[in-house]
Amino acid sequence: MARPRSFDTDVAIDKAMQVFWTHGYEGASLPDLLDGMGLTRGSLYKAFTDKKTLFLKVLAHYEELAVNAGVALLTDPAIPSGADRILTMFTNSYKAVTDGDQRGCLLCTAAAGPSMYDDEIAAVVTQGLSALRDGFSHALLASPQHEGLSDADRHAVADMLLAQYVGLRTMARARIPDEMLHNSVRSVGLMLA
Amino acid sequence: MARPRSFDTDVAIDKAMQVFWTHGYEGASLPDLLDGMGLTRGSLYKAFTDKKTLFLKVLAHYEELAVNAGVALLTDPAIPSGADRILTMFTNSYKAVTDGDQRGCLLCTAAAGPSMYDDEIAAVVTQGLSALRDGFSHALLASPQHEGLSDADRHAVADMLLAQYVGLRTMARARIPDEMLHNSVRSVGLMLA
DNA sequence: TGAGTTATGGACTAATTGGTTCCGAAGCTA
DNA sequence: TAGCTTCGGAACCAATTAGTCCATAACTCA
Repeated sequence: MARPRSFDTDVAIDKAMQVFWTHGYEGASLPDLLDGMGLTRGSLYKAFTDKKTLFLKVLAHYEELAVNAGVALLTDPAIPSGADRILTMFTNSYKAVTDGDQRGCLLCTAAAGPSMYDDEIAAVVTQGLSALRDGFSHALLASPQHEGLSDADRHAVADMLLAQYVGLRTMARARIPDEMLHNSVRSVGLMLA
Repeated sequence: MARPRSFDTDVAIDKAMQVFWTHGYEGASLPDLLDGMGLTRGSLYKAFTDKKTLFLKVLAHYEELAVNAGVALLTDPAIPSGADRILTMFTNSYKAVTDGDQRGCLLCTAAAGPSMYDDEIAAVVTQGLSALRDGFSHALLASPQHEGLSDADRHAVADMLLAQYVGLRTMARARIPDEMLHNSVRSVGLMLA
């Protein structure tokens, strides 16, 4: 028995994610967010408390969307070879760049920025990265070339792949020549083969 | 025939580098810089024009210092195996973290941040990263395991190593568990062997 | 048709941002 | 000593920052 919200919070969070994805946490100003989300200050603060709380919601949304999609790919039984899954993941990241998406990975950008000085944000970011790492590790289980690896070694390789992924997506933001990104991906393929 | 500068600009730039290294370009405020450099607004603007110009000087200084040190290591004939040089480079990055230096790499942080929207900054950053890439490539020339590689393939592996490096140093900033960083480095060693 | 409740939009605030412009004093050279 | 420049420091500036407040609009339920 009150005035209903005139917007869908989930849609608003998704729009906010686009803004943060492009500009990063500190690079996204309130006007940027208001503009991208199509609402006014009053509504935003009523619905999302403050910028940081909104960002935490956005991070959760990003994990549901992008991170889970990555993990789904890495654990997709429809692609029998784990190495192929991993390579597809990297290839997709490269394709995003050539398709004009230079935003990289929201998590990776956050990891590099000052927002990591915030404990709550840091916790969510590291959790997301860990999920990816576990995805890589899971994929390696389905890779004949890595069957002999001990659990510890397999996790270690997964950690390396995560660093590779963070590096690739960070460089994607950095207007690095496409060729270098392509080479990275190609070499990952060679390494896994 | 005028009053000489009471501070050494090179020292001031080095101090500014520490501030930018810790906080990043946009994270470093004027008061932060003034404080870290031990000068007042008037002196800073007289000597360095503005924040961005100072940052460009700092980037150049960082390249002379950190990037050149890395390239020197990667091309050090005293370490006969190129793979060893590369692994030492990664090990050093890991050691920095366990020694309490969580600042990562100034270049990598800049690459992830909004300062990359500035053309001049972007140019210097990509140039620095390219120098590292060339260093990796040079080291691979001295690696028996990579002797059979064509020039193109060797460059591709170097690009992968650069992405690995950027990822590692980005994650170093991100309070990722030390073990994951250590695993990454260990796996790089296994991959190169 | 009210009463109650919540959302909206925009004005407003306080702090901070990078940057400028004074100043008198100090330090150098010719 | 005259002329020049830099010094420290504060005052100042316009723009931008995140965040608050409140009158009003819009809804539900009795």
